Amino acid sequence: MSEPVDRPATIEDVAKLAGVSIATVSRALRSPEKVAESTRKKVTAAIARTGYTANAMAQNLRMQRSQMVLVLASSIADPNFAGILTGLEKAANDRGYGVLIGNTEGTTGLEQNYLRFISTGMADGLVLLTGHVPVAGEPQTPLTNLPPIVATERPVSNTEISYVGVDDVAASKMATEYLISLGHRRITFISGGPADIRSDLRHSGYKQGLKESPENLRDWRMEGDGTSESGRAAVERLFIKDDLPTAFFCFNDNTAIGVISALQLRGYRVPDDFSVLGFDDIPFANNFTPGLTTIRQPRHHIGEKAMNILLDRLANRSLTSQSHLLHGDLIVRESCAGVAKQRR
Amino acid sequence: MSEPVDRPATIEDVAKLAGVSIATVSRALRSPEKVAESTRKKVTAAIARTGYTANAMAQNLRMQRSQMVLVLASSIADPNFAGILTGLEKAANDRGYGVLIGNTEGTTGLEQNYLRFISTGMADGLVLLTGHVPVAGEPQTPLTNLPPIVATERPVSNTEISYVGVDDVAASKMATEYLISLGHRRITFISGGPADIRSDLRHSGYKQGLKESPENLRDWRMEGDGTSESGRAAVERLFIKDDLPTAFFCFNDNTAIGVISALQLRGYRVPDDFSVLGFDDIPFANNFTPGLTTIRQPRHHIGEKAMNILLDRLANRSLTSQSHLLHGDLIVRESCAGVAKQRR
DNA sequence: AATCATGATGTAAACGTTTTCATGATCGAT
DNA sequence: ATCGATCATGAAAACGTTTACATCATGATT
Repeated sequence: MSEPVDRPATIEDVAKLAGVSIATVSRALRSPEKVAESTRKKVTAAIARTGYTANAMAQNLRMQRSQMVLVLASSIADPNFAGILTGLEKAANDRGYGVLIGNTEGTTGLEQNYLRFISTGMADGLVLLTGHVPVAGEPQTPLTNLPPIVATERPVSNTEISYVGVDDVAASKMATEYLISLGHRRITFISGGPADIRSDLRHSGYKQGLKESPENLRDWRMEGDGTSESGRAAVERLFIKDDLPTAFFCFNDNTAIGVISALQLRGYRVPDDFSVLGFDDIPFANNFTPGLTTIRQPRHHIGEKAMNILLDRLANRSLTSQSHLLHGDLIVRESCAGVAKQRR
Repeated sequence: MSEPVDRPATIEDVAKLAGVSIATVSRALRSPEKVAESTRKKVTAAIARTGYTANAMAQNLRMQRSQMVLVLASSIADPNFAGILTGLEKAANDRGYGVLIGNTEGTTGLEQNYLRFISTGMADGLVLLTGHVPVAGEPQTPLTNLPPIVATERPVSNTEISYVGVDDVAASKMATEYLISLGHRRITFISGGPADIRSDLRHSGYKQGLKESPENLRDWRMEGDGTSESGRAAVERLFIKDDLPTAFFCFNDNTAIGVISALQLRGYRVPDDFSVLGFDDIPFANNFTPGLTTIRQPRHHIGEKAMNILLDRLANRSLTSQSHLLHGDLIVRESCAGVAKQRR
């Protein structure tokens, strides 16, 4: 049944066994309609007997492609990463592509290193979760020697590159309006750090929300960096003066969790004394006490969409870049409530 | 400076420009000591001028390898996944390998599909986070047509396959002894479901811990499935009778979180009324209130070790399989305390 | 001065495919 | 009967490398 099993069967083994040329075998596999019914049968029989599988390296070399996509992420540990990757991966796999992952940890050194997959032809396309286009070391125009690219999770400045993600501005505006509708008039926005463009987008959505209120609400921004530590720290800074908000809109869920635990540590209760609203709806948001009211990122969907845009572009190089801003739902749990008899 | 930029430079372009043969160019790159200083200079100059990078497909086809490793995971969303992947990825990248990821979602269909990377030669080795060896569809001995494999995160039954992970039994024993040392005598173990071998290992470590106590402690096991829901559910079942433990040792942190929130919902306080101990030390364990006392999995380290074992094996096929059980530290936070005036 | 290592380079085969082009065979239409 | 179409197949080139082998200087050894 199995030939001398040392070496995997090649197309030539199949051809010999079927009594045809290797061209016919190839055709029988890639465009069966071009080969006669009878010989097709002989070929498939021979393939079954030899256990033949086409060598991908040879195929890809000949066809000048790799059927592989490189995903560059600045942090695999990011709570959004897993969900997006799942979506990316599913879409890629559905279309016969493989997903190669590269963890840049925010360093350009590692980033450069991963670009070898591009320059050597090991990857046909690039998905950026890093928030910026990698600079191709040499002082050449960067996009020239880069393949089709799509960005997710963090927008990039370059408009030639498709971006898929939640509409940060609209979602943040909606979140802010929700807090206002609960009666809050003093709402602090805790940012996600200067390096993160999303922080500015969410801040500007928050400001839009404030502005559309009939009353003149104060833009009250405090600096954070997206970690729960920074959420805690922001609360501590706030409590130095005794000018306090009644609600917090946080750059992300991590920050919100930090804010809540700092408030709880000081003996306050959420949402009784303060309302806290997050962003992302990380898997943990629901397990936290109180359950986190937040904006949901449709991570799975984002990943799939991004990958499909990239693969469409790979299949048809003349396609133009297109971005998709998805709607982020407001998920109401327990961490926000109507403004109450503010203790203190 | 840049040649007609349409087509990437090949080794032949370089050779022509340097006035040497392609063999010399190849040698100048792969084994520089074999080529004269003077020509080496000409070659490197020509490479710089053309911007040449070797085509990986051609190299790999010729050298019969891919420099790529396939990582099969049953769930990318698993809280341990990101950490292990980070370690895997780092080690692979350090040694010039790429990491291809495949999300099987526990289905053999998808698993089969990902194995195409192996059979087509797109991947040289396999990392399993699935807890079982994939069965190669045909009724052939499975391991024959599989490449070098290493398992992590979940042990596999096959002893020919290296496993790298925490010593579940020893760590669970330690955890149980810790609870006993705090004065607990009624300790419930909440399992992780029948499909997960680790659940049995941790249960048996728990039993060993009980047995070594001078008193005769009861093996008190309740079924869960590793989700926080199942933790909650277990608590509810417990409260039907009023035979209650004073401490919970949970299969994992997710379960522990479910247990704690169910207890809190019933108005109990952790650790004042009940102690709860988890396993994994997921990133969130520290942000939970109360901070989770748990066993830490050195995920990063586990990933690196696993990948290094695999790559060693790839470099030297005659190496024998070797497993590594790593020590899991007990991380003491706030969710466990001395047994107290049990309310109720 | 003849021989022999030694070292640097080039020639060509090989890795396993896909696909263009050429070659026959078959068949209906003239 | 002859001529084109049409269809199935095979021969061979091409994809871009690495490397075994052959070739040819060069300088050391007799």
